[in-house]
Amino acid sequence: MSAGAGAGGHGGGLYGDPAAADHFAAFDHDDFFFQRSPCAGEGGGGDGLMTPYSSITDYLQGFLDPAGLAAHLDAPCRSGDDAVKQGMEAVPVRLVRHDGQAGAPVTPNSSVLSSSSCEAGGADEEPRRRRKAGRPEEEEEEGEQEEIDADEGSAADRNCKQRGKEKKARGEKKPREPRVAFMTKSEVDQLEDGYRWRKYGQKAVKNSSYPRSYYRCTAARCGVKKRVERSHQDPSTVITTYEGQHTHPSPASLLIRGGGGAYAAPARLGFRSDLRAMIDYAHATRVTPGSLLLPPAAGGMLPPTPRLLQEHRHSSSHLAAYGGVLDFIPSEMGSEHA
DNA sequence: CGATTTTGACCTGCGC
DNA sequence: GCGCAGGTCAAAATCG
Repeated sequence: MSAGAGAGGHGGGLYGDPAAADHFAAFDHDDFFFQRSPCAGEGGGGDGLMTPYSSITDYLQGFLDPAGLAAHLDAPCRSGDDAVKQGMEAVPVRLVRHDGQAGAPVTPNSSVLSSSSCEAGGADEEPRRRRKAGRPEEEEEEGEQEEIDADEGSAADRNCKQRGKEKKARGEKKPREPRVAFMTKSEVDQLEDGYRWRKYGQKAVKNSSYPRSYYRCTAARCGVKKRVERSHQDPSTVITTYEGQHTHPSPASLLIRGGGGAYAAPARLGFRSDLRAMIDYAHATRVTPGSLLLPPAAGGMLPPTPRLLQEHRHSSSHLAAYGGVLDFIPSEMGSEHA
């Protein structure tokens, strides 16, 4: 395996972040979660549901509607609120907004993917500048390694590195891959989501007795990562955070939906494929709104209802852009459905 | 024997 | 500048 990149730590992790943790704790109440749904499948009515959607998939699908999404994202994403700001910093704004400021369109195979192939995939293949002792041959050449790499690498590789250098020279931060996070009640850490993952790290998390595990999609050229950790607030809850976009379909999703239906829809839409991770997850794990927990702004997300968006569209303290999707304060959801 | 996991070291960004 | 914490690497160990 080639060495990875310097995706390097970007620090300020979502859940480890003190501000985020505070935000998290603030909504760690029972009414924070959806009520349990008696419905078993996607088509189930769900008497106990707090949403007008029959399933989480429908919920997500509704959010994927281009017109609806555009309307949703028309809501101002002010970053004045500190708590909101913390969350927003996890994702490049250009992925969130559809008001033109984003620049390039967000499609699975265009700007986002091509850039991510450098940042999440391609860059991942870039050798680290310095490794442990015991690899003296690299140590010796290290001084010139960067230039050598640039000379020997592919044109794309070179472009990536060049851009990286230029950005660094300009003091630009490397844009972060869009993230989506789920909180799920589960006794097992590794939830089956239809993809194959390889664990590449585990770290103890500050203020938590549970470690955080890092996984990478095993598919070739797929730079998607995910982090899995247990909530220290509620150990029965597993927080799974996906980062990046799969460059291949989820076998499980294709099996479940026969390659069509709700799964294929977002692919056809050709944008916001970060949400596909949610769709994949929802399908692969057959989650329903009853089993998918509504996470806080600091860590997770769930698409808001149009009504909520309408009500809170001017309140950045209630809406936060995160992972390319809007999320909102759980208590608001509770009152919405009370 | 290849794939995956474990684990300590290392890198990087950020706050003080 | 320094220390901390998050994120990643990669050798070694383990698994199937």
